[in-house]
Order: sequence, then structure tokens, then C-alpha cells
Amino acid sequence: MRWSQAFIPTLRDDPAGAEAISHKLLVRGGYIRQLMSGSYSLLPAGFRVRNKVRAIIAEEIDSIGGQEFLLPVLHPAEVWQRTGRWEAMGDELFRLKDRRGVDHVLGMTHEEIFTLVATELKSYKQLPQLWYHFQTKLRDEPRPKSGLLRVREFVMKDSYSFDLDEEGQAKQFDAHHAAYTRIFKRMGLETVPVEASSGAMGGSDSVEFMVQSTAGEDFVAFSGRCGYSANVERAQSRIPTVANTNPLEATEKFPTPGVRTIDALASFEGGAAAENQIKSLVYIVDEDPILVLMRGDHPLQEQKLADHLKAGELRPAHEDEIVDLLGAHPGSLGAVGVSDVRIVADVGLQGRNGMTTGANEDDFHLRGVDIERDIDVSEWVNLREVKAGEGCPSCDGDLEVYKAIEVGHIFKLGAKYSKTLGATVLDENGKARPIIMGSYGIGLGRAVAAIAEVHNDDKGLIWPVAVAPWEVIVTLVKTDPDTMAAGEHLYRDLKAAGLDVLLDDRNERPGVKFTDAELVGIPYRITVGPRGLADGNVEFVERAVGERSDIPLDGIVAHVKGLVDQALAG
RNA sequence: CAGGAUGUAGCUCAAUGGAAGAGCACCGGUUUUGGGAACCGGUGACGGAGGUUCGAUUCCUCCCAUCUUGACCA
Repeated sequence: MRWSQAFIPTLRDDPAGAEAISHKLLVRGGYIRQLMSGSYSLLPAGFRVRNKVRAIIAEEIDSIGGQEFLLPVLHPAEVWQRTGRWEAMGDELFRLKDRRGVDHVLGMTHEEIFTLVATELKSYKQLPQLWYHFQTKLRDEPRPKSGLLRVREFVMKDSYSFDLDEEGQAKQFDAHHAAYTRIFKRMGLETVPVEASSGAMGGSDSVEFMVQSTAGEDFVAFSGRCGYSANVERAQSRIPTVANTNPLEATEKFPTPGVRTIDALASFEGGAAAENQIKSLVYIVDEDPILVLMRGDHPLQEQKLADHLKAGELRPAHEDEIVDLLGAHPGSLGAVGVSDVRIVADVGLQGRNGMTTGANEDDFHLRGVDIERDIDVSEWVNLREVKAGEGCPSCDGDLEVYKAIEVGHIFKLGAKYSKTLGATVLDENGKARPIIMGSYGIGLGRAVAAIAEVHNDDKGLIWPVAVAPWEVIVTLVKTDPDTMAAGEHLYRDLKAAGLDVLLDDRNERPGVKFTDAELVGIPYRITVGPRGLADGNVEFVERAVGERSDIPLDGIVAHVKGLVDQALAG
């Protein structure tokens, strides 16, 4: 490609309102342009990067037996209604009607449609299967942000495995795990696989591939000693046990005028330390209220609650709903004497007595509460969100918590979709069995952004060779006939060697060209000018290193080719 | 959906209740250049609808859009 003919609109200024480094640099480097919130056009350079990411993924998924499909984006609502996700997905699902008034959805994922195709599988002899496609997903995100990191329209590689039994599915899951590790490594991403919640996808085992980055939106709990890693949505931790104090024969109601918070009760005369309080939270789960109990100083991890309840929709109850249910306002709530509401309590409260909690009467609390004795707990669940500094659950080290970008996610789906959509095969005994499935996703744009987020400096992007839009740029420092001729020649030789080359033949000041090359982030630069040519040399710079060296013109192609091959070999 | 912020030229930003400016970009010309050069000339903007006012880009209301802080996901 000749830069003089190329559309690579670089910008001097950061786009207004951009926070994430990848967002700023991808816009400034001429890779992407925003159409609207959460929707970006990929410009030629951006498209090239994405295609390299795509190729790496396709190669690795093919290597574990993947077969590429292309399934529709427009789906009949009826299929989503059959699996219950028409309701479960809520507002995030784009819905539309056709001219006859029939409901349709724009696919946000493809479990349903792939499963439908899989209903043609009839015999265990046809299994296992591994199917995938790269397809646009549309999600009406509540809040798109950070450029390509969180958008409403994006291309995802999603694969789906089909097996006769859990054992076969486990193999495919492990194969994906390994393939994902290779994929991300090849594109220059250091990932950590973490235990995760499978959320609305519905599944059992679930592993997310995380890239540590302050631009990320997930929090990962990590033990440097043993390597334990888990999304805080799932993470466990060890905390010191709290000894019970002040047990009472029976609960005792006492006035607490104006006390509405844990802190206020802790500092209130006759109150109790946060660790000796029971925090009572009311949630509405798919229309029904439930009462959630936590130790006063423990935060609730909502996803843990949602996972436990297998909830579709989960939200804190509104104040009027709370008053209707318990007869008091938030700040004076408790579970003592409550019998007609499901009560889910955190395991951190098990065995506790002498606790203080709201009396379900404004301005009154109860002390001396023995949880097992006084509260009708329906189930004990781990609901606490871990904090940095707490003990690792699998070694005696401490946990740290860092921000991360989720670049890949793999799930075991079991028979959830095959059962409801009728994807069954006959086993050796001629008995129909629902196919056991797994699903595995990687967002292309997000991967590109994650790479950009990690590989940059104050001058711009620094693409790993494997995903760079061009592997090498030839910068003509002057556009006189001799330099042009030498540059053109070199350009042809580099291309003949199989390299992706960009020739900067623009009639611009050298400074402009150097700065642009650095912003765009091309890994290797060859500078051609009259000065060097007089000695038979060109100048060579590796973007990541920045040091210039003179290399004979007749050896430069082999030099660069060698470096590129080495980089691609990993 | 709730809180906060912002909407002025292609981009990044100013100013103003009374004829809207800059830098960069772009077009024409001079300059022919080893780290975002100079000069001359030129094109080009007040998100939308109401309201207050003699007069609104400015003040008010609503709408829309974008960004940002909280729950979903690749």
C-alpha cells in the first residue's frame, strides 16, 4: 500500500471525551471512527488488524476441529421465546417487527440458532461436532463505553460444541481452553483464565480470559502465591471468624431514633459494631421479593445472588415495595419474625448470635438476635464480595484485586438448549439423548482494543507483528527521483518476500512521516533518504525499541523478513 | 434506568444579551525540506423546538445527542 493513496486519517488531538488509551489511539491512528454511541466504523487499517485477529482465531479453532458456518443475524422471536430468553434478556435484546407485524430479534448470541441447526444431528456416531462462525452481534447495551471495548454492535467468534455426554463435552471445553490460551498469546495478550459466573448464558463451568488493564470493567481476585484467580462475581476468600458476644435469652427491642445505616448504628449508644449487625436487603427477583441477609460490614455480590437464584431479573426493591412487605423503611429492616418471604443468608452469618438488626419498625432495632433461633433462613449461600487483602481460599497467601478486560469466555451449557429445542441423538442403545453443548466466545473488536490498550507508548500504538496492519513501513525522507526509485524498489522486494508493507511516499516533511508511523504503530520502519543511500545504507528502527541503526540496502529485506518470521513464530 | 457534565468550523478548543475567534485540517500559490516548517490568500460553525427580550449562540423550559459514575456482557 502506498500511503499517498491510502485512507489513514491520523489526528493530532485526542477525540473529545475519550478516556481509554485504546479509544484515543485507535481514533487518532486512523483505525476507527464513531458512528454513534457504541457503534464504530472500521477504517482500512482497523479492518486489517481485525482480519489478522480473525485469522489467528480461525486457524486455532480449525486446529481443534472447528467447522466454520455463517448463521443469520435476524432471528424469529419464536425461537427465543421457546428458550425463555425472549423474556430473560430484557432490554438488551434488540427487537423488531416485520411488515406483517411478526416479532423478530437481532441476534446477540447464537446458542438458539446453532442448536436449531444441530437438530439435524441424529446419531451419536455424528458426534462430537464443533461449529463456529464470525458474526455481528447486536446488544442494546445500557452504557457503551471506552471505544471498541464496550459497544452495541460487534463481531464475535462464537463456537458451539456438541457431544453425547459430559465427558466428551469436557474434552472440547479443555481443547477450547488450550486454543484460547494460544490465540491470545499469539496476538500479544497476556491472559489469565478465571472462574466466572455464566450469567444469562446459563451454564455450569465458566471460564473467562482476562487481560489485566485499568480500562477493564471486571475485577479479578488473585493470589500471587498459588495463582488462584477468580472474577469477584465468583471469588471466595478466607476471613477471620468473629466470636459471638452478648448472647441473650431472647431478642430485645430498643429505640434507635434516626438511625438508618450500619455506620450510624455502630456509633449509636447501645448499638453494635458492624460485624455484629445483620444487614437486611430486599430484592425483587422475577417479580417476587426476597430478603437477603449479610453481616453488617460485608458487601453483597449481586451476581452471586443471581447465580444462586437462577434469576432472570434481579433488582433492589423500591422503597414503597419494602414498606408494603415489611412495614418499615430501609434502615430499620430485619428478618426476625418474617415467615412468608424467602430468606437467603450469607454463610458469614451462620452460627452467629447476639446480633443487632432492624425491628421492621421505623426507629427501632433488635439486639440479642440468634440467627438460627430467631430467623427462618431458607438457605445459606456465599454471597459476600471479596476484598483485596483477604485470605486466598486455596493457599495461605492474601488476595489482590485488579481490573481486567474480559477478552474471551467459555461455558459448559449442558443440555439447556438441546432439550428445549429438541436437539437429540440416539445413543448406542437406540435411546434419544439431548446433545451436551458448550459455547465459546471471543469479541474481535474488543480483542483489538485490548491489544491497543496494552501495546502503546506516549507516541502511539505499538502493534505486535502478528496483528499489525502493516508489518513494515518504508519511509521516504525525500521525494526526489533517486530516493523514490530506491524506495519503490525496496517496496517491491519486501512485498515479494511476503511482507505487509506500507510505502510512505507522501510529499510531507520527514517529521510528519515519522510521527505518523509511530502513531499508527507499525512494528518496523525503514527510512530511505539520499544521505544513507550515498553510503548504500538505509536506516532501520524497531517501533518497540526506538533505536536507529544503519543497515546495508542489499541486506535489509532479509533482515526484516527474519525479524517478522521470528516474531510470528512466537 | 438514576446521578453528573457537555453540545460553537472536518478535528481540538475560545469568546459574547447587540456583525462569532484561534490552532490544526482542507483548497490555491510561494517554499523542496533527516523529527508534526514558514509566508500569502481562501472555504468553513452556534444540536433541535419553544419561551423571555427591541434583539438570544449567550438566559429559561423541553427534546435530542455525546461523554462520565453505578447493575449486564465478548
